[in-house]
Amino acid sequence: MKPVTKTRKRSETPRLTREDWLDAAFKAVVEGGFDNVRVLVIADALGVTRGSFYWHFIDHADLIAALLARWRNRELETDQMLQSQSTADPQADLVQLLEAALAHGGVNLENIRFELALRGLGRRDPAVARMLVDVDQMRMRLFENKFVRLTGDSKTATELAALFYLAIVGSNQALSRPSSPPQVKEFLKGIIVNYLIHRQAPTR
Amino acid sequence: MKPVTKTRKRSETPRLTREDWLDAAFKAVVEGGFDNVRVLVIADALGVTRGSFYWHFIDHADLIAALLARWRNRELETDQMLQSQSTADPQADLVQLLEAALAHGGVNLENIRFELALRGLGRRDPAVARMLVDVDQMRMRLFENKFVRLTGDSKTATELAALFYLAIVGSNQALSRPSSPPQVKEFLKGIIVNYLIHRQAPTR
DNA sequence: TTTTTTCCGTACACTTCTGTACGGAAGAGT
DNA sequence: ACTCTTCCGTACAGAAGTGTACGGAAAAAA
Repeated sequence: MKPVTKTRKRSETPRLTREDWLDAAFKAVVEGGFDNVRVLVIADALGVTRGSFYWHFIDHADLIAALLARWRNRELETDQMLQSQSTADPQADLVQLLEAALAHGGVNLENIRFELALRGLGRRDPAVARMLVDVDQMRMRLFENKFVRLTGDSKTATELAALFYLAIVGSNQALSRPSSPPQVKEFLKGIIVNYLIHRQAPTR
Repeated sequence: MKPVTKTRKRSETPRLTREDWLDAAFKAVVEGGFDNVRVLVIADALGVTRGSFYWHFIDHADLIAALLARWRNRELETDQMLQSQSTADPQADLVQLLEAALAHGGVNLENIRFELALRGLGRRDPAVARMLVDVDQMRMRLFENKFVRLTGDSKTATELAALFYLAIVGSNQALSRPSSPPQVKEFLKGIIVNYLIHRQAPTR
């Protein structure tokens, strides 16, 4: 019961920053949703006590708000990044867009699971819901632009963009379990690419 | 501060059944997800105390399990019901299937929100995840059968069924907010129906 | 009318979470 | 070396949730 050695050298006690807490909270969301973001749990994962948390954040709501803001900013960045990557070949752009959206790497899987948890939160928080609507429209416009250049028709482009984007969202939803891995994603990608190749001009 | 009148007549105190608790728990899930199904909250909604709950259920897990079992049974029933409604016109069947899936009535909206919460639970509970995989395959086969009779090709039927079913799931996910009402559902239905009408035979 | 069963209220113990107050160690600056 | 700021540990209070024990009212059966 004595304070004991306290053998922690400085390398073992890297002072945490606000960003570290956000990263840990992100992982907590990925694993168990936003209801899994509990201060004590994250503190244990970080190897500190809750005293650290209330230094970097004023309360629990502050953590959530910061987490949402960071996600939103990153979405805006990737959107601008994807917008700037427009070449002369709209079909190649579209495939590349699909590659980015349907990539099933480790990081992407975390992002998908975070986003799903976020949509779950959006069903209880109107502000989050609005944010998600904006992001959805943002991404859909990305697809739409490619389809416009591909088909020439604005209406069909909107429809195709909606169809494929919603299918991607649905695949994230119905197939984000670690048990059913890349296969179905590749399957969906095959469908879309196949459609792009063999598609016929609309009859009107 | 006195016990007061206790004017509750018998009509005001309808003894609750296990099914009543399940209904109330269902509503709790619809509104706030499975983390919102707390005994005290539901008891308040029912106008009773937690003493009633522990009479009808052994514990909290029992309630959840019963809720999941009931949902699964209903899904099996509707699946058999939809299977039996096969006419000579596969395209009409398909449209009817879409009508049922994309209906945005009050009851259907509750079912959609419940299912979304269920998928959220499935990300933490492998048993729930397996159940959802089964239901997804079950429904997708429903679409697949129609597409087979419509296109003749098994492979394209599978692809189209997957594409459209995932789009429906995605629309439930991205558009289940009360703020963005039927419109987008009608939009998606228009896409699919339009595709069915104007579609061309695959080039291979 | 008794008696029994069904159903619910009340009270208690326990756990888990948040938030606050306060103190102290370890760097950083002087 | 001394101070100051930064960062974290500890302890306490309080809210909210679960589960158990027990008693009692009210319907149902006898």
